[in-house]
Amino acid sequence: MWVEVILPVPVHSTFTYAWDAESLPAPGMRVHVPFGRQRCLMGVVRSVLLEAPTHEVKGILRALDTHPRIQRQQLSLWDWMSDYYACSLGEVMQAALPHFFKLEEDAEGPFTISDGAMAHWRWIGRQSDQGQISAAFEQLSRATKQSEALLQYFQVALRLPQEEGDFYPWVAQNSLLEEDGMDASSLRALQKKGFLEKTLRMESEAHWPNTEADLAALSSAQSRALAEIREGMEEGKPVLLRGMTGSGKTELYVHLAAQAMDLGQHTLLLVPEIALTAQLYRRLDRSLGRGRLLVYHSQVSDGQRRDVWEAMLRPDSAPRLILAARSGLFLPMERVGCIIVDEEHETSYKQQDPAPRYHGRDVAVWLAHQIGAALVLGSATPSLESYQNARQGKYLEVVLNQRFGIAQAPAIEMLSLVKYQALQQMEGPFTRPALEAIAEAVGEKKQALVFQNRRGYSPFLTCMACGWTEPCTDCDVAVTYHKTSKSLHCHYCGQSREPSPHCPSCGKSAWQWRGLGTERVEEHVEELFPEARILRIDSDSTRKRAAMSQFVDWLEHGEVDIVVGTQMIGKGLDLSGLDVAVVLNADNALQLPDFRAHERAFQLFTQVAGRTGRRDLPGKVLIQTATPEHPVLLAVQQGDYVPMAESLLADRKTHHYPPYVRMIRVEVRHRREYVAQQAAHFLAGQLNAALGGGVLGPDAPSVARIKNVYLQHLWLKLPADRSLSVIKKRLRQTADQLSFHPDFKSVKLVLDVDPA
DNA sequence: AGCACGCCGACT
DNA sequence: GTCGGCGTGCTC
Repeated sequence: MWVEVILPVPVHSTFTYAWDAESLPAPGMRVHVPFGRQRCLMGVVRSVLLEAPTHEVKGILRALDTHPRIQRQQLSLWDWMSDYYACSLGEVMQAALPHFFKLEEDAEGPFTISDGAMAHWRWIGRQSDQGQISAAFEQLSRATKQSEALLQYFQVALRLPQEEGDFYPWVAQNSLLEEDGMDASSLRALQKKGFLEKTLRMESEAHWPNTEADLAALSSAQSRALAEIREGMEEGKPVLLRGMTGSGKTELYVHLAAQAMDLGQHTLLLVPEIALTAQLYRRLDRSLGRGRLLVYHSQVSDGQRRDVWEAMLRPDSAPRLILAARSGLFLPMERVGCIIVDEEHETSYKQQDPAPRYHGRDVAVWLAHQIGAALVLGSATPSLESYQNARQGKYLEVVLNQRFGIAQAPAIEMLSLVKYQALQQMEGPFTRPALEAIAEAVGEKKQALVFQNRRGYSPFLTCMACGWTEPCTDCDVAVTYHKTSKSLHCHYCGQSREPSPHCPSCGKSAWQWRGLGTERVEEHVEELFPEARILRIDSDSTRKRAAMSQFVDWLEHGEVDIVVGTQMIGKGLDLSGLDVAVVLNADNALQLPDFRAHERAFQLFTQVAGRTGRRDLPGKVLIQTATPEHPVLLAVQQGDYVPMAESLLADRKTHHYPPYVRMIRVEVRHRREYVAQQAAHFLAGQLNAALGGGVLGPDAPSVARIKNVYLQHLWLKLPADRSLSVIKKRLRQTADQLSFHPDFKSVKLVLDVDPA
């Protein structure tokens, strides 16, 4: 017999091998195969061929499994993705398989090797002997990690049902390690010191508290929304849940998950960024009870990822809610009854650089349909794509627009930068009214937010003498100065270097920082409010694993007066309860060279506004801008989604943009600018001929050189209502033919379907 | 993606 | 005379 094998190479084909193992081959089994002259690769069997291939083939080196490790359902997802996103199956496989698959040896059963046995821990003493416990904590006073782990144990143990005898209950190791920064070494240390004992136990449903009992009561608006969602589910229609910040979408997710659990089904909850999981994890955990919640994303350890994989696969394990990044879509889905995509409008759902360049939300839509699961897309400001689907009746729109426990919509005011500059009423980046609002809030022990969507200290280092702005050596962008690290940093290639003392253009030493990043805003705020406790939240300050979790703690305990942040505060935190929010410069977002700029700006500012307001008083939002009359800003001020969406959709229709057309971007990459341009022109002609027109460009993107590679873009606009598979095939063929042209052999092409 | 093969400049 | 630069091409 022969097998078609998927290999982790970006080549657009699979590879055939002779199956000369004793066991029978089946799709989804892993194999080691010889590849090239001396390479040995791990691959996955896609299909079994009964007829001899027409060309010479090699034999597999060995079969790693006796049963399929990848389910058919997963393989068909891979197929669809490689087809839809015009990438290789190998590229999809690499995105799909966690590291442990590549290392783990033979798995005998349909499950992984441990076959359900999991490490469990318990306190060694009896419940009646409380003194021992305080003695233990005293002894561990200098071992922070260990006392945290022990504390965690007791927190979990006390929520579990009593065990036989006078012992504390056994607690599954994952429940102890799910908190940030914990690992099994602390547990082993506690075992050595004689505080904890360990056993291997089968997981059993009896350990999990009844979920239904812990559910919070819903408001009447929430109950109505939940009932509507269930109607949509029964009809088999995806649901678009439009609910503003604070309207209680999370509670609905919990109810949906609990409902699925009653049927023995898992729920997959996708979130756009892993930074978001820390806070959401706690909230969900509080409602669902420990052990019901699993997390899956790139920062979760390999061992825990395997536990998630296994828990989802085993037919007898407790049903769970899996909180995941987009890579969670590659988990085995047989038992998933419901997929929820939170903040579905977030563009970070779209994978950018390595292929597969897939959109988590769109894959979720396809997948849910494929496995017959219910689908819920949640957002305060849905993407125009989803809104359009709802409008056309493809989705059921459920609106939840009553804020839960919050007085009223925030008061949103525009502050004209032109006006306050003319009046000379600016303090650094702040207009006088904005400053006064923050001062008032701080004076009254309230919390304020300053929003600036740019990290670093200053985006431009410019010479006052000659006007030179320091660029990156390898990319066509200015480098950003970061004061914390005293270095120039390129946000495209990641390179860092020391600033040179003299201008390379004129030799003078007259550097000036132009433009504002969060670090510099923070500095201004420190000067203006020396007494205030200031917290900066951006991807630099949250880089460390547990940082975000710590920030959430401070915020929740009211230990912060002023937050300075980038868009991360929108995605990463449910910062409800701020009193004042100031957007320093709305024009940055409005002027981005992107057809989605207005949509994104609306979403961004609405999200910022949504951070404000408390039970007893509405929030105050101040937006500084050079264009206070801008329709997008007025729409934010009105706080009404539908008119904005309708108007943006009308624009998209006139200018032929998604969702009225489908777009595919072809990126041409070459080390020499001229070659990239020539190849792009040549390809444009070829594609126009092959597809009968509809090719736009080439044009250079706003950053036309990254890591010393020049970029050119071609854009295909295609009808939205037809299947694109034929067009994609032709596109692929034409693209592949470029490598036959003698001048363009070393040109690289990157296809991006539905570019974000 | 790797990894070999191949054809031209600066070293013992 | 060789080491090694990376352009080009192939992998069942």
